Amino acid sequence: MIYPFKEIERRWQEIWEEGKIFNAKPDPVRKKYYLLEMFPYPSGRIHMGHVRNYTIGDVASRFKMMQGFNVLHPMGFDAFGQPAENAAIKNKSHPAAWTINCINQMRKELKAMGFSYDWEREVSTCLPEYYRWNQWIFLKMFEKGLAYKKAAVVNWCPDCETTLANEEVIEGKCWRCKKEVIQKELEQWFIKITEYKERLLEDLDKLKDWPERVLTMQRNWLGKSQGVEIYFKEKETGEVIPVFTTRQDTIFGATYIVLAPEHPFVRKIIKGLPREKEILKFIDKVSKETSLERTAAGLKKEGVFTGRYAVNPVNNEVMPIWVADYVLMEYGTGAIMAVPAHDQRDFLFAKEHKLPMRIVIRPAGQNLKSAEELTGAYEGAGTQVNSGEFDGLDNQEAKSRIAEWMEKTGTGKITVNWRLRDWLISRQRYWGTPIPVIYCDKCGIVGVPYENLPVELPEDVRFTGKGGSPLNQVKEFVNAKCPKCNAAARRETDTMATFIDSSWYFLRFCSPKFREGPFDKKEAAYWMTVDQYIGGIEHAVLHLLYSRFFTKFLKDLGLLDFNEPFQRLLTQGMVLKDGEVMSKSRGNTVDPDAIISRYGADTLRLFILFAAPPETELEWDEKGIEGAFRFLNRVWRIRENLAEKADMDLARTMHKTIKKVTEDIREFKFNTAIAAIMEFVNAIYQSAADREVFSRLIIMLAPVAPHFCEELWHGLGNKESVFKAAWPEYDPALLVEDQVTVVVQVNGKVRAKIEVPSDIRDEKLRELALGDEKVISWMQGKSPKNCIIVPRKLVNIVV
RNA sequence: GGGCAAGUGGUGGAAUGGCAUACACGAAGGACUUAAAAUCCUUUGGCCGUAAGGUCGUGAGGGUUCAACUCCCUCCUUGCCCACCA
Repeated sequence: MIYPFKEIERRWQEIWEEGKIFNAKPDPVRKKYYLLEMFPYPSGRIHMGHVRNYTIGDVASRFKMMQGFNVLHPMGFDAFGQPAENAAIKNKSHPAAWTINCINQMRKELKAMGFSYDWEREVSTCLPEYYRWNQWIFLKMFEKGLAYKKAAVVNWCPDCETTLANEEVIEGKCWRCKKEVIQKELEQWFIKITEYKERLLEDLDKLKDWPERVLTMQRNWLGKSQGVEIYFKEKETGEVIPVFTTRQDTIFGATYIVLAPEHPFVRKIIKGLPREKEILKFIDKVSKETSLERTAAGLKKEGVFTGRYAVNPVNNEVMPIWVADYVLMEYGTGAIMAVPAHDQRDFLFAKEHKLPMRIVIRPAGQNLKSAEELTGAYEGAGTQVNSGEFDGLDNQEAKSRIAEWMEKTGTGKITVNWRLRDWLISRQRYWGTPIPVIYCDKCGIVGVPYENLPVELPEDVRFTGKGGSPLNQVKEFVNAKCPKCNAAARRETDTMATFIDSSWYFLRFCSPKFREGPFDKKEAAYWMTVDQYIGGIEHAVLHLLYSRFFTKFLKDLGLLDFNEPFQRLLTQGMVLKDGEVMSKSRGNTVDPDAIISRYGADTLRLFILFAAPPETELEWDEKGIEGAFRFLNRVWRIRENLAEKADMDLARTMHKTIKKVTEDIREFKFNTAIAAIMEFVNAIYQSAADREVFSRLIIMLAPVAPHFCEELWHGLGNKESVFKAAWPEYDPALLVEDQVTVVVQVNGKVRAKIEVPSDIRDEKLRELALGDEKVISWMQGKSPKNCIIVPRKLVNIVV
């Protein structure tokens, strides 16, 4: 017989919703627990990745609830973004209609999984009641000078006529139309996240319960590097060319200088030179290249000599100034000193263009003399040579000595360089939060007054995909009055990147309907911080970095009293099929809905948790689903054969299981928790469960298979939800065994097992082990040299 | 090129210094059945052996230890992230 999952799941979903048992209210007496999973982009249907993410969170949430915590477990939709607009262009519809449709569909599917969300707190970022607070926060940043406008080189898709975020550029091409992305200089809005770089780096040390992997990725992204800015002078004019390096110990090996093609200095120094035309042609060629072409392979480095020379401040050597594509304007000063003997890129370039090399660091134990011997740059540590007064020093020592020398002589300055750039947030797109500023000919850039928020998106808009942002065509939107002088003015038509929306949504969940600000300070003080955050590793840098930044900014505004939003972070692994990531483009997806209608949500949840630990990849297995279904039916049948009283052995197994399951769920080891429950069920089949044993089994399984267990729980005559039942405690006294099996090894190999009283003394245990027949025969008459005893576990006799 | 993670039966995985392969899938056999399905029970790492038992075995090689899947070193493979970052 198969248990009637369809009817059961539908019924309990309704009862839970009507009973509002998952709706959260602050309660100063109980300990709060805020559990959050990354909210989805409403693309239409939920996929297995969502199912996995949200199932993991749901089990943790229900478990905490049963342990007596006051749990906040909200859900919402990250609803702005390009796909809705693309769909609108394709279907000749409206992004809002498309998005609302998707949200309704996804909400229905999430409910069909039986997730324990407080749906009264649902937020959608595309609603004015939400995005007005994006605008509010933006204006606060604008006031503090953290939001600013500047000309910048950005990714631009010529077909879609819009800027693209870096993540929207796949292998140098537009993710939508596959057209090659070009670089274009445009006036854009930026947020000065760099102002917070030190705090963003330092506070990473506080995040003890984040995966090391994510912390490393954030550190790399911030990219703090200590070095020296060295002032080289142009030979003729004496004009200073600053160069950033982390390897000032190699400065005596510098044989030429390279400027990035975009470097403003280049045009200046070549003016009037015979090579001017050739160089300009080169610069033009490089600037036309896509970033993909420019960085492709990384081997072919092109460049030209400018005809000018620079002077090395440490030895007054004169060296040629080159322009080359391998130097980037965005990093450092856009200029480098090239040390071909000790930098692989410089090495390749020098070989190509027959530039000189000089060894200045000698590796220990090797006698590198001439640069001709080199087959590649030596980038390791060693002793200074050919380095004037610094000869003979260890290069680490020389690093600090040379830096000091430069500070003293004014030829350089100790500097810290960061990789982190300011955050480009403007998009020439309709479906996003309008940037709340107005351009006035007299007053300049003026923020929209707070009382006029939200600046709402106009609804009557045509979506053609051509001619830039559709907002430009809406006269009623563009034409505005200057808030300061009331003169006719122009409204900003760029919208915000959607990462803004998700940078603070976890705060909105604390008071989703609050009207006086982005969130109620009191509510946030109660619920925040997020105790457990769960989501994909793909957000390791962007979303998680932006959210950390927003939190710090809002703290500085006095709205929060903590620095970090997420206490613990779990990054769940991907769902694979046949060893490949499940994805639409591969066409190897499995539709959760189909599984639900065939086996029920509880079976799907059970399989997904049992098949692998949360952080690792999960291989989809149709047979595994059947196994999970079979197990639930096996539990279902127990209720028909309950005994008056279970025997002592089963009671003992139960307490052991309670201990194991409680510890495992606490540590998110759901697969082994389920394995322990399965063993317990096998033990029940070997004996017989009574009411009490069965009740506890149901409670332990309830977070994993909620509808199923709720039904069984009520079948036992309980009136309240199983999720109001207390999580079972185990009796430590019952876990103590009087007899234990001790393994006896001879020279580290298991040779015998002996049953002994658990409180046996070491000497007695040793005596018993040495007296064992098998042990005696394996010792072959030799006397024991050593005897290691691990109480209650093992004896190892060394002969 | 750099960083991180991983590598265990036919498969997903368990064990984080102390009995390698828990639990599940798959496979084989049995019970029930006129039969099948379902269910319940048993067996299931390789090799040698009728068996008792022996022996090998956690990507490869070395090391530490009474004892290593686990710790250290070198290498190989795979996956992910970053990347002309000076």
